[in-house]
Amino acid sequence: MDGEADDRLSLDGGRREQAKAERRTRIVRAARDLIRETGDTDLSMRAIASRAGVSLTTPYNLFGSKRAVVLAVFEDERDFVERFSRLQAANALDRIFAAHELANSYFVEDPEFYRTLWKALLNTQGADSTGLATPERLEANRAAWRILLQGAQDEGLLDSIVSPDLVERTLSNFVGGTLLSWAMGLLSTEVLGPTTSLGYAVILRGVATPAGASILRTRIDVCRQALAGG
Amino acid sequence: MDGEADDRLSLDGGRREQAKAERRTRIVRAARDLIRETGDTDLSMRAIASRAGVSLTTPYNLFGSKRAVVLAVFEDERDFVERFSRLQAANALDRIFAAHELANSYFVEDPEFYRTLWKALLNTQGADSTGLATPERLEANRAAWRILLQGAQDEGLLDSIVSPDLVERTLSNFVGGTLLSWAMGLLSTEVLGPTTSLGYAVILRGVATPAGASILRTRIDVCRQALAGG
DNA sequence: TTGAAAAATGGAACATGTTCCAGTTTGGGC
DNA sequence: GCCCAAACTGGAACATGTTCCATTTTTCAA
Repeated sequence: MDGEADDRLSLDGGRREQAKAERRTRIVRAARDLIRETGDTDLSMRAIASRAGVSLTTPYNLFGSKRAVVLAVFEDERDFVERFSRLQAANALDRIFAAHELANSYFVEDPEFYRTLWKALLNTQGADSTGLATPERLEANRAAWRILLQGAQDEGLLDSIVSPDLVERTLSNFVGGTLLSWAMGLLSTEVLGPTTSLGYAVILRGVATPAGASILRTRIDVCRQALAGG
Repeated sequence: MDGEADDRLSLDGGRREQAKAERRTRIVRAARDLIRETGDTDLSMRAIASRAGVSLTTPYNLFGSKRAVVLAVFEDERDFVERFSRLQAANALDRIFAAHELANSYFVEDPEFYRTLWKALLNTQGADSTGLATPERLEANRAAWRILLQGAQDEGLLDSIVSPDLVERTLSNFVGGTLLSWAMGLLSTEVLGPTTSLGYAVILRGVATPAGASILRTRIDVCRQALAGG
């Protein structure tokens, strides 16, 4: 409008793209705020669009479906990979559990928010196959886990016969199922952490060397007692 | 009407209840047939009701929600618990895997059907908390698994420190997550069996005695190779 | 046999995800 | 400075899960 000196638009490809990006941001923020404020209720596309100050059709142009919008909220919320790399621990197994606790903290600190998010992601109505996966982000996440697992193998705590890839898949399916139970309300937020942790320990112990197995045995006992006490 | 000699209605509580039960059956059958014939498309309540020859509101009176109807289809389809008890195997661990293969066979033999069923069950729209659980059936299933696990502990193949209940929960969450991946299309039907089987073996090995661990090690190798070959 | 209670019916209605369309705005190249 | 294509807008429309309503059917009891 009033000609500011130099707006650095040329950097990321033109005003048009920038306007699109801004709309995208507004939509994602609107969705996030709505979930934070009203939880499950009133997370309609009409509400999101109205709140973002765009027309109802715009989110469909920019994202394709409600699921995609929610997925964008999910990814926007998690600066996971960055924090992931900064984890320090005595051994590779402890690092894995530190990673799990980091992941878990998101859910425990804001259960309503993530429960809503998960439930919205599960709805598959609408022929759209916008996949559960936004390849880049999800793949980066998986790769990070594989590196952790590889580290545990290198330190002689996990047996090398089963590839980090397969172990990661097993862990990932387990976590997915646990979060599904949690989102459905079959699992309380208090036991989510210990339940997941126990599962991790058991799965890892299933592919551990004797040295790793004894470390994991201790961890299993801790989780077991935590679950018995609750 | 024309006074038939003796219709044995008094047995199960009056004509009214019987008529209700018959409508229920018709609705469940209609839903099942629709899924079988058209798969994902056209599994609307209006279609189900019309096919069952009842009004749109009747399924809501009798079941409460679409999810509940689909859940009823799911349960109706599986004479699982009966077959479950008839399983025979050399040791308790083999029996567990026989049970898993039995469960898996349902999905592999009719993937379209069960994928649709699962997707319909996941949709949580509508405030209704008809739960994922129909307590009786689901609880019976879990109990059966606990008995199998207890048997493995009694045979000295699984360590007794972790209760069958916790192991069952871990297995159940893992299976849930795997089926979720499968329903979402991230996992092909061909690898569903080996993936689940591997997960079972790894989890069980995590709580196994040395004797059990060596049996499970073999099984892990088999699954690993199956997955590598695919 | 008759009357009251329980249930199903047909139909409308509402909220929602999603799509379609015609008209308008807007940024970018000439 | 001007034109075009891309994008957004407003609004209608459709299918669907779900609920509400007044009306009719059906069962059970007196």
